[in-house]
Amino acid sequence: MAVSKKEAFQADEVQLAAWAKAVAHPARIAILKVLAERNTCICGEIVEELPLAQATVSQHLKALKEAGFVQGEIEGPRTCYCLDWDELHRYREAIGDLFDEMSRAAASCC
Amino acid sequence: MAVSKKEAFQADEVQLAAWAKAVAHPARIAILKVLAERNTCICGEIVEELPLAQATVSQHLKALKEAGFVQGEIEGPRTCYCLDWDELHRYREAIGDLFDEMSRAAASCC
DNA sequence: ATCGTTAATCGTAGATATACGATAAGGATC
DNA sequence: GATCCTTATCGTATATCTACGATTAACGAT
Repeated sequence: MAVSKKEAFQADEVQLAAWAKAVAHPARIAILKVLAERNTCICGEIVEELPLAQATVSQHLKALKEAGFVQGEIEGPRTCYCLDWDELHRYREAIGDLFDEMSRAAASCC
Repeated sequence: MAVSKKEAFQADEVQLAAWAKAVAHPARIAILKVLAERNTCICGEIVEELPLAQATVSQHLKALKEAGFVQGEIEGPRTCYCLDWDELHRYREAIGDLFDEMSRAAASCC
């Protein structure tokens, strides 16, 4: 069936991979930074900061929302985007756990 | 030209995105764990641990090598794979820096 | 030299990702 | 209601990713 065997892996590995994928593009990292800096998290302002078209930024925002890193609330004609720090911290923790697990095993190879 | 505007972003963002992309698949996370656990880092053993064909595992290993997380040394007929802890630590540090930078800005949004 | 083992690469198919212009949808303003 | 502003979505083109079987390359052993 060619693509996607994710169901064959552990749930926490799939989750960590999904989070990692969300930050696996410089534009999305840049968006996270902008959202952290600004207290007015309006989409249009993000578009201004990035060298991308509005449609593309909207797509990246959708990806970040699906990963859980960002929440968007409609606010009149615009949409206010916020970081979801809970999810971000869960991601950070998961990364930390992975590194800890790997360090603990820590075979001296070759 | 449709795709890839990475040159328009900061170098550190591109680097972090590349690292994140390397762990943005559960198979590659699983491979990293196997490499950490085993002191005999033979490709064949990784294939046995994963629900994937040999060719696919080899492809994932290549991706991890390109990200710098893994080194492979030919050892007779087989290839010995090792984690590159220096690179892994650089990645961890970069993730930490991103979170720190974001926390420092920490606007209370909405 | 031949054979067997191991791993990389090729070729391929289908799925996703990336980027954009164009369009639609929603609310604000007149 | 007509209009403007903002953002989501559609349609589309290209690129990359994922997976596998088949083949090749490299080495050891016979």
